[in-house]
Amino acid sequence: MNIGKAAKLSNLTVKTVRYYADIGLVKPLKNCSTGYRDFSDDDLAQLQFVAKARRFNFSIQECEELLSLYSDKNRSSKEVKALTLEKISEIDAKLIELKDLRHQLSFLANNCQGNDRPECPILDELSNA
Amino acid sequence: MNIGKAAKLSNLTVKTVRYYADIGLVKPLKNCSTGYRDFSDDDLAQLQFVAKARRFNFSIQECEELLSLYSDKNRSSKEVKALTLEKISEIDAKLIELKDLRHQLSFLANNCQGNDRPECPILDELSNA
DNA sequence: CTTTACACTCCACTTACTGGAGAGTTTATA
DNA sequence: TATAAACTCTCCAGTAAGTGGAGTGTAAAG
Repeated sequence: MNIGKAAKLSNLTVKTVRYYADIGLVKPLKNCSTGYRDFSDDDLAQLQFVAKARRFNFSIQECEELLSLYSDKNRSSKEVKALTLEKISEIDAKLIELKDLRHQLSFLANNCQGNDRPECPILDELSNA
Repeated sequence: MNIGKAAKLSNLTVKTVRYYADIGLVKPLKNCSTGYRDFSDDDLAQLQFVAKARRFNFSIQECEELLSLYSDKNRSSKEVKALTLEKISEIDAKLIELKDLRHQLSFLANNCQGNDRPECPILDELSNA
C-alpha cells in the first residue's frame, strides 16, 4: 500500500511515516521507477505498534528494540521475554500514574461546579498526594 | 526550597526544572544576592502536576492552560470544568490504549516461552488488532 | 579552611518530528 | 484526451522539549 493509506491506518501523519522509513524503523519496499514507498501488512503492523508505544513515551530506540526481538533470530527467547516483561512493568507503573492523574482532574472538575469557585482545590490535592 | 529538592520531589531533573522556570511555567522567587531560585510548596505542586501530565504527552502549553485555570480568577467555573472534562476523556482514551499495549506485550511474553521460538507471534497479533 | 556538593548562566546539541518549496505521478472529471 | 485534483517524492529549515558541558559562584561538612 502507499504511504497515505499506511499513515491513515496507523494514525500517523504521512510526514511521520516517511520519517520512520528514513531512519530505518520500518523498511518498506521502494518502487524503482516512481520512487513511491510500498508498505506491506507487516510494515503496517509495525507502524501501528510504534504509534501506540510512542504515545506513551517509549523512545524510538525502545520501539526499535522491541521490534527487533521478532526479526533477530539470534536472540534467545529468554532475552525476548525479559525485555518484554520489563516493558510490561513500566506500563503497569504508567497505568497507575495515569489513573492517578485522572483522579486528580475529576476531583477538580467536581469541586469547581459552584459558580463562586473558592480557592483552588487542586493545589491542595496535589500537595498531599 | 532549592531547585535540587524541588527536582527530587517532583521526579524531574534539575535541568528540566530550570527550563520550566525559564519559560515561565513555574515562577519561583529568586534570591537577589545569590541568584538561587526558591520554590514554594505551590511551585512544587505545580511541578508535580506538570511532571505527571508531561509523562502522558500533554504538551507544555496544555499544562500551562490547566495550571492557569486556578490562578486566573476571571475564568468562569464552567470553563474550568469543560476543559478539565475534556482532558479526562483524553485520559480515558489513553487508558484504553495503554491497557491494549500491555495486552499485546503480555501476549508476546507468553508466546515466546519455549526455547524454539517459532515465527513472530506479535506481528500476527498486531495485524488483526 | 578547604573540599565537596550544589547553584548559576550561556550556548551548543539532540530527539522526534513538522512545514514548505519545488517537482514528478496517478486518478477523476470535463 | 486534456487537465485539474490528489497524492507522492526529496531537500532543507524550523520547532518543542529538553540535555550536556564549560566556566563560575555559594553553602555545608569535615
